Amino acid sequence: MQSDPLSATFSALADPTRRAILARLAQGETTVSELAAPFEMSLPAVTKHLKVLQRAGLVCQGRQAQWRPCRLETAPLQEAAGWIEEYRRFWELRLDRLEDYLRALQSQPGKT
Amino acid sequence: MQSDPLSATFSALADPTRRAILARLAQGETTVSELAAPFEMSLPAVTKHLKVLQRAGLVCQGRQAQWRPCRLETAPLQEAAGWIEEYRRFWELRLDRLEDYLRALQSQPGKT
DNA sequence: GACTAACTTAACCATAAGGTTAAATAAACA
DNA sequence: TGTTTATTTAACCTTATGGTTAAGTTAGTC
Repeated sequence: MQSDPLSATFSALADPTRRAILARLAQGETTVSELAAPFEMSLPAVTKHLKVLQRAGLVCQGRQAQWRPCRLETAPLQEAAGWIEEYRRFWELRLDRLEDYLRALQSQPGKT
Repeated sequence: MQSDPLSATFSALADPTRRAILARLAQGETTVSELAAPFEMSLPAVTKHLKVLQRAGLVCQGRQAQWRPCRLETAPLQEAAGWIEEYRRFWELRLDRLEDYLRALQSQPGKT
């Protein structure tokens, strides 16, 4: 805790249960119990996962009678995507080099 | 440990020291001590961070005399980017709705 | 062969993460 | 008012994380 937003986001994404919760929420708002249904863990465990997601700003929860409908918030995902995107240049560069290498191999067929 | 690759990747990215290490490696291969220099922590702490990055497949280490030159590996970043990308559709959709909403406001200027 | 440099491993510590069960809250319902 | 439904909070446990210092290891150098 008390970590920077990016760390909080990546940390929240570093758990398959939480990623599954986000995947479910991408299909639309739903309740805690419905979110919990697919998992074998207890409800309090899911509540905890939701708290992690909320602290990261990935989920926000409303209230409607005794239900706490959860909704996906994408802003932190956009920031995370932005961070990783910085490296795209890098991996595309490496792909280019691989292509150069393969081209070089083809132009010297007897070399191998 | 023994977690799935995506979790390992996000988990590795969920630490500012490790992200800084990756940023440094994006500029080119370098040694452990050089990687450690900017940080106030001990060398063993950096070694541990490097282990986390290696287990996530984000960094690989060679050997050259007593140095262990570290290199950035981008494959896990690409997978992580791919996962987040699934949600881009979702956040762009929400932006569209916002635009629609704003347009609707403009076409009914007296409504507010 | 001893010395130094560059790391890693081991042992330890404090705190955080992820789960549990049991008890508390909140809001509808009979 | 008492009960049920939905969810959270509290207390606890185990294991993981992130740091430390001290002791290896590995490979050049005097």
